[in-house]
Amino acid sequence: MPQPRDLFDAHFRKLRVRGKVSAAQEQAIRGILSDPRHIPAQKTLVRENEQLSESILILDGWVGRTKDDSKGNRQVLELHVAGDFADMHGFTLKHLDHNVIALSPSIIATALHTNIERLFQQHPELARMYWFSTNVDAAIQREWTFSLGRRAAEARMANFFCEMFLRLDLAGRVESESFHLPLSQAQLGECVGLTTVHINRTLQILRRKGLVQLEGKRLTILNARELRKVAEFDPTYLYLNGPQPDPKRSGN
Amino acid sequence: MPQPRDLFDAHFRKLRVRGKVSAAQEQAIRGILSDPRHIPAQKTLVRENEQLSESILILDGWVGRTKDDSKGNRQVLELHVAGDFADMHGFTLKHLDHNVIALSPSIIATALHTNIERLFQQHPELARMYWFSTNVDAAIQREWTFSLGRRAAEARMANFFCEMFLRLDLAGRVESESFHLPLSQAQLGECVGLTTVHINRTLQILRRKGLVQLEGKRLTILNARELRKVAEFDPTYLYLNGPQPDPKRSGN
DNA sequence: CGCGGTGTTGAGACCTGTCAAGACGTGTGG
DNA sequence: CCACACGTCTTGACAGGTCTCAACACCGCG
Repeated sequence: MPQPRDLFDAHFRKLRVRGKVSAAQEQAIRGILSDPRHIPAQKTLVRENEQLSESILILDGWVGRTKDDSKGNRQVLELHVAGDFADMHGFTLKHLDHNVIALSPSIIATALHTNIERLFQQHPELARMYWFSTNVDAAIQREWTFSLGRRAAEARMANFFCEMFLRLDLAGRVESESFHLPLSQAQLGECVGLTTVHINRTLQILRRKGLVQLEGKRLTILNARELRKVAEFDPTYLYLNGPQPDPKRSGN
Repeated sequence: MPQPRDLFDAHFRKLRVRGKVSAAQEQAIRGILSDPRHIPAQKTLVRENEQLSESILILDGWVGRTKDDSKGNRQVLELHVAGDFADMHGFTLKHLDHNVIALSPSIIATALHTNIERLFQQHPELARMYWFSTNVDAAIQREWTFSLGRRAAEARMANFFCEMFLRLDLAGRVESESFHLPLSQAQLGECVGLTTVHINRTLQILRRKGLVQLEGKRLTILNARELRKVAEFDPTYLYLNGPQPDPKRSGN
């Protein structure tokens, strides 16, 4: 995987999609972030209910918020990729109701809550901006809820690909219609709520229809229009225009 | 339904479960809330993507965040009852990716965003507190995602009852193991992602097992312990202890 | 009195899960 | 270099949970 020039770049790209960040503010944020740290796959970054004193920024790799049921089946509740804070909500909650796990080898930086506290005192607009970002996390969560409640396997998986494509594009991690997808089919199943076997068969359908290609952990979207149609994908919930109403729809 | 002395009471009860609210702060909050307004069932309070200038506090009744799929099937993404702000997230997002609908006759009050803004400037601790509350909303959302992904119909429904019981208890809306449940079986289905027919059959199972009773819009929990067991219910995600780690579990 | 919404029941179809086995690739140790 | 273990992907047969369609009872209300 090609190393971007600036590991922190993705985060500021994302922030700036949704609002203005001055150079001074960017410096202030950089000032409270630790040096990058490499994390092996499968490592638990935050355990359910442990006391938190820092939040984690993903610089590279895929990280999931997970819960397990009594039979040990895991559900990935939300995914985080380069540029996302995996647990900014931990800043106010101080302990989480779920685990945070590296699903692939990852690179992270951390920020102490005491430093975030000070950052927000000096830059109140940033507090609002990060509140906004936890609300976008929640919007993504809602869409996953909706997917699990109303969409069949094929649409669910198509939706998943559409969403991750856009989110990775925001982070500068997309190259001409394709991105690195470091999850096994079993992990994909944990994300969209299907068994490994059914993931396999659903992938075959999408491949046979010529919508996507998945080779060596790289997913290529071959027919974006049709994929979105199968998914009934509507990116409104990603708030790519920030707090303003989506101009495409505000007219009605 | 018996009218509580103070319609706004439920909100402050909830706030105080998770943190301290001084008398001055309470007065400041009351100062920005409109007079109560009655809303008929089925009325849309906020439409997807419309520009928002105020947030809605539920004083009585059940309100849902909903999305519809292309075939018109509705999914209720989250429920709000007395004491909840239905769209405090709208304060930062300014437009929503879902609708907000009164599922039963309801009473609401509203607060202008400009007034909330001023409130937070004068009482920065309240900004943190409401950020916390939108993060609890997200935690509830996560649990619904988990339910839809991993739990079968019976456990899902049992979980739903356990959650609403606790949340309504917080709002002072529970009388000895029972609460007013103003939803039809069809609406229940929209909440837990099942068809009306299957809701009906699942309810019969819970009834036959002697776990709950549902008569005339009133749900009574007959065997809380067993219901929780069937549900695999763990209330950690409701953050009933506020930001501190749950003492029951912090020991490991 | 009739009507629409709600709750209930039955029969059958379909989607997804379960269980089991084999193919393939990769890394490790002998 | 080979043997082997292990994870991952794939396939088949079957089971089971949930949905669909249809019908009917009940009730409140106009």
